[in-house]
Amino acid sequence: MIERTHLAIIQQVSLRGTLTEAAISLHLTQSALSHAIKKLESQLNVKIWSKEGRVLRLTQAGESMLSLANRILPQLEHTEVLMKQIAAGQKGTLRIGMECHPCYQWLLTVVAPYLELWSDVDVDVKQKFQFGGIGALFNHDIDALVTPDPLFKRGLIFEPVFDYELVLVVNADHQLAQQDYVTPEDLSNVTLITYPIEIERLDIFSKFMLPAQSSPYKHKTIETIETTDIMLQMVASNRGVSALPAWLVEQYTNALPIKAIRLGKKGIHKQIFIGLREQESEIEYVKSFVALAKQA
Amino acid sequence: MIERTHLAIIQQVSLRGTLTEAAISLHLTQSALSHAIKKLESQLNVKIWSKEGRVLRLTQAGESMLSLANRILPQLEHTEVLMKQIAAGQKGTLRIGMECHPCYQWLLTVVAPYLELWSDVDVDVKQKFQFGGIGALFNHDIDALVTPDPLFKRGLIFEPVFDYELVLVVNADHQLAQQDYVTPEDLSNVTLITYPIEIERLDIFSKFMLPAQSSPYKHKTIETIETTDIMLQMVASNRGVSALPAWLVEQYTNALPIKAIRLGKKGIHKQIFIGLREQESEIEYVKSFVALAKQA
DNA sequence: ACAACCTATGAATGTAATTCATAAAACAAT
DNA sequence: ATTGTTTTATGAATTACATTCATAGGTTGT
Repeated sequence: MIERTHLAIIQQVSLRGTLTEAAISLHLTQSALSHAIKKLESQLNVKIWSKEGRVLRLTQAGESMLSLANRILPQLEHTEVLMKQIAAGQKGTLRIGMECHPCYQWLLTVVAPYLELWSDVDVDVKQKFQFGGIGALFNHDIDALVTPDPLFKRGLIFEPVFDYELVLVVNADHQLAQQDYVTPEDLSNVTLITYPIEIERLDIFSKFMLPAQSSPYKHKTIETIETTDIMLQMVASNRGVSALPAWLVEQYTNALPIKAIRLGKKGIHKQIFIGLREQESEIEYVKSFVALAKQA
Repeated sequence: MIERTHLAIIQQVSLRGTLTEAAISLHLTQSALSHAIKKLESQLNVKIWSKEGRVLRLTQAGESMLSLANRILPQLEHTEVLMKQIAAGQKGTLRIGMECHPCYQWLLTVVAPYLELWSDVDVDVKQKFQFGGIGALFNHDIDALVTPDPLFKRGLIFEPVFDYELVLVVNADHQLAQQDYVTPEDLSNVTLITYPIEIERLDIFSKFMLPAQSSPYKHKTIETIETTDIMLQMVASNRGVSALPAWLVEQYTNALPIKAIRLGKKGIHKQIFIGLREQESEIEYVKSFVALAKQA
């Protein structure tokens, strides 16, 4: 029988490297872990790791168990947190996943009133997912996903929450600043500043440059995630141009010497969705979040 | 600490209704379960169920734990099976999910040589998924998904394995049998026989009738899943018409008085994909399955 | 009211996890 | 090579915990 402790041991050993350290982090003795694993091995009749010198290398079987541990343990831990919250009279935690960088600013405007309204609900925002936002939703790593790419599949529900236009931000004195709109070719001799994510997920590339087989003179990424401000500062000081939601740029046009220009004749129009697990979509404090998001 | 036994108890109780029956199925006494749950409740400081008369009704907290149990226990059980297989010198099990009914016949032609080639790999085919095929793949309920709807997301890989044309099957003496192709309107006075799945997932509706805002005179579904034969028998005896892959119909045109007709001038062309988890896509016996599928 | 079900619970029991105290092996430095 | 340090492995003792037993206390239906 694979028990929770076995998985915890395997996880900690692969994390810390040695049985001894794993034992410390689990508040047990090295001997306990050694015995526990030995027993499991003889029950299942497989070796979990082999000793190469003094390092423990996971076997095929061990890898399977580690993968199981990484999938299961977070869920157990989260349920325990949930129980604590229920015990404390709270509703629970709404874990929001973000797959849309500029949305961060927008999300803040939704979360603030939400926290007011639901004082007994915690909010937790996550931005990194091993298997993408959809995977995180299926795995119960998050409860709601803010994304521009909905996925209408059984078990999941996606609701559109807001529309915006993606625009090019340039310095007010930039050569392009006078134009009504820019073409993909216009960008071939500028430095483009973006969030540090894959090119396929950057709309300015996937929906504008790539279809026209154009590419910018130079591509710079900003390392930190929350700092849309920094990107705009860079644009303001003429280090390059960037692509951001129109509503976001508007907030800065008074403070900084920047200008928003339409991308292409018709502009690039985007929609943001919130994805939920169908089961949970009727829970009051979940529904309320989506409702607030639609208003914002 | 939520342990595996706790989850097993909660699952069995919600399945069988009473503690006593759950105890029997777990080879324990009723007393053991009562004590175990009592302890958990006092540790977490939440009630798991409340007694309404003699039935146990899960509380909010209990529901969370049940959901956790249903997600986690199958994964533990599967890993144990895997361990047994590894212990026995086997490679493991390839659990194939199917989201494409007519593909069943085709899959058989792939599985047969695969079993020959990989005598130390078991194959398991599943067709029902609580959260859809994609969900099953993310949840590790299956290892490969046969589907017409690929989903290019991080963590998953989809490979096209074969193309086919969807055709209308009619009785050889049917009024439509003489036509080179049929229009959506042609179908408005026939009985259409399909697999028992949602209309949105039936291509004959979603790609042919619905865009033309047409609908059949009558819509009949066949209850059992594997029986494409039955559907063709129905067509052969003039009880209605159906939509199936061309290659499948061809196999029966000699034996039965049926005829395949193109749907629309250009026909409906479909592609079938196999989806895998990225992590596992490099495992030899998994790769080999996709390779064989491409050949078939 | 009684039989036939349930669940709850305290005390006794038995089992299994954990520690303790070493041994044995691997590595680094002298 | 030798020594000191750091690791895992293991048998025996100990402790903690799960489980059972025996029984009381509910609920339901006849």
